[in-house]
Amino acid sequence: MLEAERPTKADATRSASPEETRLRILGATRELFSKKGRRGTTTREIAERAGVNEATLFRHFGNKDALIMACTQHFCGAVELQGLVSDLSGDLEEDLREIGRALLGRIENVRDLIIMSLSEEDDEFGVADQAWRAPYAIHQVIVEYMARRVQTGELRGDPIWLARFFMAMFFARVIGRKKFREATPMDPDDQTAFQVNVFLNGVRSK
Amino acid sequence: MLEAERPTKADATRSASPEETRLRILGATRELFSKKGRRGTTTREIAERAGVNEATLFRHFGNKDALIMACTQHFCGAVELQGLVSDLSGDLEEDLREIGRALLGRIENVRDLIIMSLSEEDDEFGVADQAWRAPYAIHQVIVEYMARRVQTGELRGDPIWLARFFMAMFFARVIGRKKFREATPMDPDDQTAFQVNVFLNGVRSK
DNA sequence: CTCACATGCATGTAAGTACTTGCATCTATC
DNA sequence: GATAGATGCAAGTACTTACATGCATGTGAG
Repeated sequence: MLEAERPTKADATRSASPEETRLRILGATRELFSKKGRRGTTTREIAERAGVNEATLFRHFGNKDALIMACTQHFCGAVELQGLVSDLSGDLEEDLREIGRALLGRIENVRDLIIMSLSEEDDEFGVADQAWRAPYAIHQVIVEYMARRVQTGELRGDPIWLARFFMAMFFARVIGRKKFREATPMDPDDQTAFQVNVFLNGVRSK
Repeated sequence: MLEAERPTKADATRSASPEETRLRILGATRELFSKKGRRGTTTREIAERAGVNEATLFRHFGNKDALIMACTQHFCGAVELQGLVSDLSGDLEEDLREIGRALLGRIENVRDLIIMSLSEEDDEFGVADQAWRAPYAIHQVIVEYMARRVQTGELRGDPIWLARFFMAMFFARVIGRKKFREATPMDPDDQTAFQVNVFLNGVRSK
């Protein structure tokens, strides 16, 4: 009898470090949680998807609420923006494309959590705060960028509203993607360029 | 003993017609359902909020799933657009503002259901289909409008993408409202005008 | 080798939840 | 005034779910 043929029992015990187990649980939690909501997700399902025993889940996190909090905190950990600002070229259109791409990526990373934060009203776990951290941080960057360009006279309008408008374009794109993908799929970069183009033509001075 | 002092028991039995009861249940269902999700909402809660007995709820709708389906169908009933198209003035900017206002209204009417349809993936009840009926219908109108204006040379670009961009502005505004209302609230009509303005400057020919 | 430790496994518990049922009561209608 | 229909009320059933617990086993560090 080959040992390799029955990895069932030994598997979880052997191969995974506690940390690895923890990560598998967190991943499974996020998947299910974002698809079925907090109450729609059962601890048994999470354990199954993670390939661990349900008891293990509780030994790691204590209870379901703590697990959820650990999950959102884990996946919304660090927001690094220093690279973003310093990498800008100075050319308005190019900069906005770069910012747009960065924004798009951050929103996509937490798309599921953002949607969750929209729908669950009793958010005792601060899912919303966590999920919106990165978008908010970029919002600040954008406001400042817009303000500078308004001061130089390149753009017109209230920087806050310019920023909001700019973000809304990308926000809608990520959130509404699945509902609007019908015909004519467009290359993401082309789409970004299109959005920036329209935006710029719309708000550029003269 | 005054009869008026104990309306408790008689109340529901007396005052409400079966139809009225049905409507109260549907309303309560929508409120709770959109706040806590399908699984987060209990039939007991719905009954309480509606001010009826839980048994009554089942006598009306049979089971929870049927209730949910009846609820979304009831609130997404008719989509009337004939007025919209015929009321347009012919002036591009004015028309777009009018369309924008209409769009905004329809999205707001089903905001909660749209958010639900984003977050619940196993949507056996067609909540998504129902919730998106009105926005989709308007989408069609907008595409056709854009196409006409592209043909006359007033606008440039792919009508489908123009329409999508246009809708995305209002979509983001409704969906993301609660997360972005921080400072500087803006008058809704001003905001619509601003959006249409930017959009038009961005996509108008020359 | 051994011993702490992480895990699997089986079983259990207490609470909640969808849904049912039988009966009493009110109301409108004939 | 009798009768049918809508509802309230109370109790109950079958199932799920979060969470606990005791025991066996494999693994890695000393």
